[in-house]
Amino acid sequence: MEYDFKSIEAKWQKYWAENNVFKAVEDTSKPKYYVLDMFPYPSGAGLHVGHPLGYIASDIYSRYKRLCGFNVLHPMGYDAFGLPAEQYAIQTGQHPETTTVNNINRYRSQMDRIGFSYDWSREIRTCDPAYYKWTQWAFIKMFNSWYNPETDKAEPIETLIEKLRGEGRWDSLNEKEQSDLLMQYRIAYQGETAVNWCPALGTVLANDEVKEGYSVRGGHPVEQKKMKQWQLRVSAYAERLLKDMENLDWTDSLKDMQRNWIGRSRGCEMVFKVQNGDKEYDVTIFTTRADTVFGVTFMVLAPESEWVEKLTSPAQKEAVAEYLAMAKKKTERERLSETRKVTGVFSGSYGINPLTGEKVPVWISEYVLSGYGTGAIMAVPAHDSRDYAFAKAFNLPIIPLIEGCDVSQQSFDAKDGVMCNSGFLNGLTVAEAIPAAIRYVEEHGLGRAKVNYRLRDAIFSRQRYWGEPFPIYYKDGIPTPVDEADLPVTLPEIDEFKPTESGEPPLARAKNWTYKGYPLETSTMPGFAGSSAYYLRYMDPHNDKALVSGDADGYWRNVDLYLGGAEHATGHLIYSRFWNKFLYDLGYVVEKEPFKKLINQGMIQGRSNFVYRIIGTNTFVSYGLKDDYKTTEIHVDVNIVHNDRLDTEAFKAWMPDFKDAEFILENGEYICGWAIEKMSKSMFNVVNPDMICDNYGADTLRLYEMFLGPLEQSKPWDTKGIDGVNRFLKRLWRLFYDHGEFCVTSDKPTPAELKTLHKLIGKVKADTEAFSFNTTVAAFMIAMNELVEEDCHKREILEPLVIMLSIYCPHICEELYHALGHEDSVTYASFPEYVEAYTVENSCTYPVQFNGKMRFTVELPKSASPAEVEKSVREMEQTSRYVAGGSIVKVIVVPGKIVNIVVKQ
RNA sequence: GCCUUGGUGGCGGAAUCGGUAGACGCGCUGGUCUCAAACACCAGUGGGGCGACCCGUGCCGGUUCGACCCCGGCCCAAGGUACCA
Repeated sequence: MEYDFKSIEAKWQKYWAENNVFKAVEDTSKPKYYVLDMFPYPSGAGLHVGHPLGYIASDIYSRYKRLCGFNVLHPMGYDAFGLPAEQYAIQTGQHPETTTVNNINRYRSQMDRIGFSYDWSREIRTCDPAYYKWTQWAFIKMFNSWYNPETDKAEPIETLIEKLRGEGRWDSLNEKEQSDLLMQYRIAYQGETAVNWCPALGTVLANDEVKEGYSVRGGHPVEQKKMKQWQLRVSAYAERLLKDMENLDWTDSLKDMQRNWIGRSRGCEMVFKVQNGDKEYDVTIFTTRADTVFGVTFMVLAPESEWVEKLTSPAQKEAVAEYLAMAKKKTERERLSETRKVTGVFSGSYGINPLTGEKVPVWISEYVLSGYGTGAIMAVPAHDSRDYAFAKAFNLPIIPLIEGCDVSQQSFDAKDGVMCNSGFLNGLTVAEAIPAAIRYVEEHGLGRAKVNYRLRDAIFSRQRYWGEPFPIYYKDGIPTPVDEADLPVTLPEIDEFKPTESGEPPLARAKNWTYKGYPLETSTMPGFAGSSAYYLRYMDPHNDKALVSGDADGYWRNVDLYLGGAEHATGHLIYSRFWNKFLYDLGYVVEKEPFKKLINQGMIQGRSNFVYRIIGTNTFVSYGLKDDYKTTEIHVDVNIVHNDRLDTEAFKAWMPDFKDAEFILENGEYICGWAIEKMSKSMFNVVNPDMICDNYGADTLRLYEMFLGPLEQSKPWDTKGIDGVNRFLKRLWRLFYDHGEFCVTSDKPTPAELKTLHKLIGKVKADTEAFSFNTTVAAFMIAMNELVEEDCHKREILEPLVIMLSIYCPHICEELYHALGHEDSVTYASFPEYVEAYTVENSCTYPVQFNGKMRFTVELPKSASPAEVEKSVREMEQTSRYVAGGSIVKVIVVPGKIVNIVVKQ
């Protein structure tokens, strides 16, 4: 038999599916392990070789855990609602469901070829009504809950009503007033805020869906707009989201990203009395630098602040109105592009510094944000660069407060030095002055210590069709949840997917979009709605009575290993944690955190190839000669380039333009240039996993993807290296089959062979557990080289080898495992045990005097005499690695130099 | 600007705790097999020198018997974030 990967892979894929080999069943006699991939959005382009990287890694780990005796849950599904399918529907009229299902089928067939060990009986799709029923259910729970600051958790809204009733703030209200009051507390609430409005997409977007003023999907400009929208009170969980991160096994960089996004800052709120004519108002500001209050020379309001109207003097009314109109017209993008241009207008009123009693002017400027803090600040130009720029632009005074600082050119923002010009704070360091100032403010009733968060509530409405409908109807204008028994509220059929002529969302086109005779909400939920709790649904995917049963949740609990891209750090991973905590508060799930360990796999970049056309001709010059001509660089399909050598005939056939192409060769070949770029169609550098499976097989693909480099690092794909791992599999095959004859023997292995095997077991175990898959593959290759060298065909060595390797290359190993006489799948084998005795010899320790002053300990075999120790040290001029007595000792002897001996306990 | 992660041969990357830098693979060179090519196999492969040797992990300095690794100061790249008071 020869190694025929095509028939072997097809055979075992069929076998696994037919025998439900990977079906996960709750089994309390075994420890559980939950391995999850971030489920994909099925795009029209299909998978390229970059996509399966994480899936292969998680599959390897799942298979490893199974061999180690764990009951592994390893499911897969599709994040199927989303903008691209809907944009496509608008352009073509094709229903988004049709394209989505087509894409899913293509994804599935591509994944099936790679031999993943998913339990497909648990597949979920977010666009399936049986699934989004539970997204809607959770929304209703959020609508019917509030965040109780006293118990520091979400509670049913009834407890709030009781509280309000006790305070006499309930019974006197009418139904509308009650609804409006509760709306200020609900976890899922409707509120008017400035939102990111994307005119091109016709919808609002969440903060994490906008980057540098453009939509992440599509790259369209985004502007600020005040709108009434559904929102989730994520900000209530800011502190818990921050605190609970400590115990998670995530990388520091990812934790930092979340920390920055949550943006906790400690400071204090201070009340400034502001006089506008004969009226006086209490304006609260937030600052982290209470110590600088003696340097306040003006105050600033955000243009959107509610104080603006009250604090504008009649004389300034016109100027302020003009400024507001100008600021409003600007899009977010324009604000960003006008690199820190200072704008502002004087309001006409004056505030009183609560500590000094000094009078300072109140200005209005867009550098102050309405959404953060109180939308009003005290400005200390000497010690804040933004205030400094503003003071310089409008000629406002600057008072330095730190001894020896020079503020003639720029502000002194650093938090160190000794205070001056600051009354009772004089002589203190900044670190001492901040708490001292806050204490003073609190004691004198001028304000209070306050912690602020950058994290905002999540905008939860989208004016789109292809998403979950809200289970909300408007009963006489009052938003009311649909009865739980009537869920799901299914997406209605409509004939066009555009917004209506009057600018309403597409759902307004639906006929009879009503419930109990009242109109239903016409917005739909955003993409992150369906992905926030999907990991829970996999635990119990067919349950129609609950999101997840107590039994299933109690067994699987949460995700032990979560794999996916780092781009979800501030979106999905925050929302999911929030959603989980909410369900935890209400007692629906048992764990506080959804994902215990998280790994971000790196991006796989493409390696593009170029040809060089001499300008004005159809002649192409080889890379090494191109500098002799004037050329343009043209991307060429990497699939017709081998080893940077262009297949010129294939090139002529590639595009009609190149049919008559002529070539200037070097050494008879056309050499292409190359570059590392993002893998994309337009650069003709996309490598399809199907092609690799056709030419080399899935086992080779899996091994090569892991061999490419560290999992978490971005790295370029270059198909030319794949022959190496393919060769490895062929050599493995030859250990079993010599010229087609099965040649495995039951001979006893030699000590050298056992050493090779056990060294490998130790390495595979340690490196796999550390997710160092590239070095594990290297270890397999080293072992293979040694076994080939020994001409080893012994069952006692090969069987454990095949079991271990099956986590990487399941198809060939399944075949070989059966060839060894096993009936069952290798999935049910046990990971071989590492026996130290094969790599470690008995030892005792001898002291060695060295250099006359330093004393080291060398560990050597017990049988060695002191004379032999001396001798072996001298002999160890070339070799240096000793493994002895469970501790590694390295002895390095460089002739004529210092000898270094390292001892490990 | 700030935060994070990186920088090692022609290329992807190894080096577990501070201990022979360059494992493993690609590519390249030479050889065997072949009419020939492909495949496969064997040998060599950081740079310099005939050689003994010398130089080498972004740059400068420090700690150490010894530094890719630790410390200080820079440079560069990738990702995140940005009027967050």
